Amino acid sequence: MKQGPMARMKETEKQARRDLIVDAAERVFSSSPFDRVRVRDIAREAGISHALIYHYFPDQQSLFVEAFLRGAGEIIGTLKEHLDAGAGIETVTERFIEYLSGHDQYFRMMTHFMLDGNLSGELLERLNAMERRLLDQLQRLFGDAGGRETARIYAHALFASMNGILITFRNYPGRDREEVLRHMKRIGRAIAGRFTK
Amino acid sequence: MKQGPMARMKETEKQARRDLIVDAAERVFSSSPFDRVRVRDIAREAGISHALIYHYFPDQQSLFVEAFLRGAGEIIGTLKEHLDAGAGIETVTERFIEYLSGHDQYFRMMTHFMLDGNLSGELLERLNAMERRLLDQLQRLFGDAGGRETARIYAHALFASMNGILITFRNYPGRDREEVLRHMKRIGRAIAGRFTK
Amino acid sequence: MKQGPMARMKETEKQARRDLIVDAAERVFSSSPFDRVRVRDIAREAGISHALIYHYFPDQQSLFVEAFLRGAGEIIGTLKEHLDAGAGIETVTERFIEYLSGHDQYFRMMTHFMLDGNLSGELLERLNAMERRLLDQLQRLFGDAGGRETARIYAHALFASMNGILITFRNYPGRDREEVLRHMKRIGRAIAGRFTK
Amino acid sequence: MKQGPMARMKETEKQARRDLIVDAAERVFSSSPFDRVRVRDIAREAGISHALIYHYFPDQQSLFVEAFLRGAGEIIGTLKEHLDAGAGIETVTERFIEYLSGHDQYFRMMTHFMLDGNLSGELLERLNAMERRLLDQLQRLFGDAGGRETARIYAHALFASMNGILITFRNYPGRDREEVLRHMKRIGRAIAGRFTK
DNA sequence: TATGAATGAGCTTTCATTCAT
DNA sequence: TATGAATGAAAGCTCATTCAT
Repeated sequence: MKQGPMARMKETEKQARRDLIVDAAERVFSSSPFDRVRVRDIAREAGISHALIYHYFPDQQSLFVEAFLRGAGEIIGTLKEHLDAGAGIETVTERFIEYLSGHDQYFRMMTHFMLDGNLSGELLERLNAMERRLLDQLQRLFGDAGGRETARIYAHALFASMNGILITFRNYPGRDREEVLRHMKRIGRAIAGRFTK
Repeated sequence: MKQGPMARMKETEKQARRDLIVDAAERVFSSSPFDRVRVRDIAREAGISHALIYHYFPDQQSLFVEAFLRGAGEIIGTLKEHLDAGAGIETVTERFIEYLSGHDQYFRMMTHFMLDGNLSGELLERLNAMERRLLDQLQRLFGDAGGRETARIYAHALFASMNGILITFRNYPGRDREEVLRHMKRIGRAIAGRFTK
Repeated sequence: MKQGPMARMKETEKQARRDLIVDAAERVFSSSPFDRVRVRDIAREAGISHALIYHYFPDQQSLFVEAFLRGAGEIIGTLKEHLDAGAGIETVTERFIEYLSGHDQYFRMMTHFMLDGNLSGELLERLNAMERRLLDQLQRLFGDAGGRETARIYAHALFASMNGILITFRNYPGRDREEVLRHMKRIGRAIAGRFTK
Repeated sequence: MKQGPMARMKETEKQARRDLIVDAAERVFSSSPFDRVRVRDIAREAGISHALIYHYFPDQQSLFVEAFLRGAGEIIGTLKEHLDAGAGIETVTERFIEYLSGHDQYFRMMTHFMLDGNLSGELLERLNAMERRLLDQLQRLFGDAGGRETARIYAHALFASMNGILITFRNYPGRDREEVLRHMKRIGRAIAGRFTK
């Protein structure tokens, strides 16, 4: 479906608008708990009418997924930087935990989507593509020593463990954020340590 | 507060009624996503008026927590049996994953409570007590070799990892339940293997 | 319908029970706002099951009316004492306002019944009988100077005025109970003064 | 905040819609007891969805207060006309009683708000402002003869008395509206007469 | 007489989404 | 493109009253 330059420009503009809305969404998500965010909040933050959201996104969920993917992209970027700089398993684990602990909204979104069985095929596919990209990065930690297959398994294991740490301890009772983070990193190191042996 | 046999019988009956409601709740939870379950659904499933629920439970959340605790108790029981029978890390990991994979409703409840920051103090305490009991069991896997402290850390690490596996792969795209379970167990073994070295 | 001594005793006992319930009701009414009082609260205060209330009273409203009548009786009694002691219009007005200001629950009930158009004929009649008794007392203030008729009119006028003062100023904004009472009495005196001229 | 004509027009339209809802509310209030009026009834009467009510009013209470203020404004307007025309205490009293007797819904609302201790600060202030305006008018009846202070006291006294007459006799048993009104006016005259002496 | 169980009717408010303009 | 208006579906909790025992 080839498109003339006009159409392309329009597309570009539309994309720019979408981006602005997603920007707003990210801002809202970072200041309100995930399940309290309403379409109207995002619209207000973006300075537009809430009805207009539906010109750019088919429904609430699509916008939310988009916002999450944006955040996930950042996570992967950060991860890549660390890996490019030669970080090892332990460092990566700590940074990952630190990052998501400090950007709780992304973690909330991620678990939300992981639990939600009602995602449309297309959104699910985008989410998975993102997950694969993240696993690709993690896999670099395990070289090709035991073969691709093995490295992939370990990447999965590490990813799962880090997610597990985050979900298991994020509401650790009676501790403040600082202590919780310390504990999570300690557990993270314990696991990472096992993977380096 | 001593009570005669009559009073005790009444208490027992009342508890039996509560149990029936919790039964119904479990059934509903296993067929609907956690945040779609309404008090009325459970009442209907239990064959009673929704108002009657409030005769036995102070509010929705208490009933939900109760339903979850029931399941958690079973999990811990199963875990204990395996440990009593001398099961090792790998076996425990696989059984844990198997059990929660087959009782998805409990897992969904657990993550829900882990994510939810709005639990009342009393309910939170009951949830935490249950978590401690579970960790106590897991801790048995790590003896006292490196000291209590170390064993506790490993128990935390294993628990977190297993939770992570479940949340990360339970919606693995394009695979059926059987395949997903196989994959989760494989990852589980990979982690367990690391802990036994 | 003549009744044997047994039946009479039963009747007496029943009446005693009713009284206990009404006692409880009065206590509850004096500590909770009228429209927050529930049948269960009264039952709990009386130490009985809420269902039992319905053995002694046909419905909530009847019990409420009964409780009010009890209070109204006290008001009339107090009024009578003052009048017997030779109190004048001004004194009576002040005492009336003081009393109902300090027993807000009765005033709330009274206005409630005055506004409620759905009272059953019987209850309405009992309420009215009580009102007539109260007016009889007030009427004593106006002697027979201008004739019975005139005295009755003045009694009505004074009663209405006092009620009006209470309802109009009881929530006077930004004043505490003490100040409000002072203001009400001041207005009361202004009116009473007019009636003595 | 200057606004163009378009914005002003929109505002006007919105106000018009609000007015239609308040109209409906008044109609409903005049046929149902105050505490039986539900948002849905008003919506149905206005021919709109009940959710739309919340587009125009923040909550039920605000709408109710608005409806009352409308009526109170009319009362004050009527009062002012009479006073401008030179009416004396007696006439004013009779007209006031007549008006509120014929617009019972306003009287019920007024007493409701006078009894209700749970009004939000802002609404309370609007109510009080209205009451002050009404008292300002009544005060004109008493000139400055005895000083401002004294005139205010008498205004309060008259207002309270009229309110008291309405609440005390509106449900006078066994009389029809016509007779009741006649009685209320008679009592009103008795009081007014006292104030003119 | 006395109780706990049980019910049904009730009611406000929220919000994603759609529509007319 | 952009908006405000409009809607419907939802959902938890309360409480007087009745009923079975």
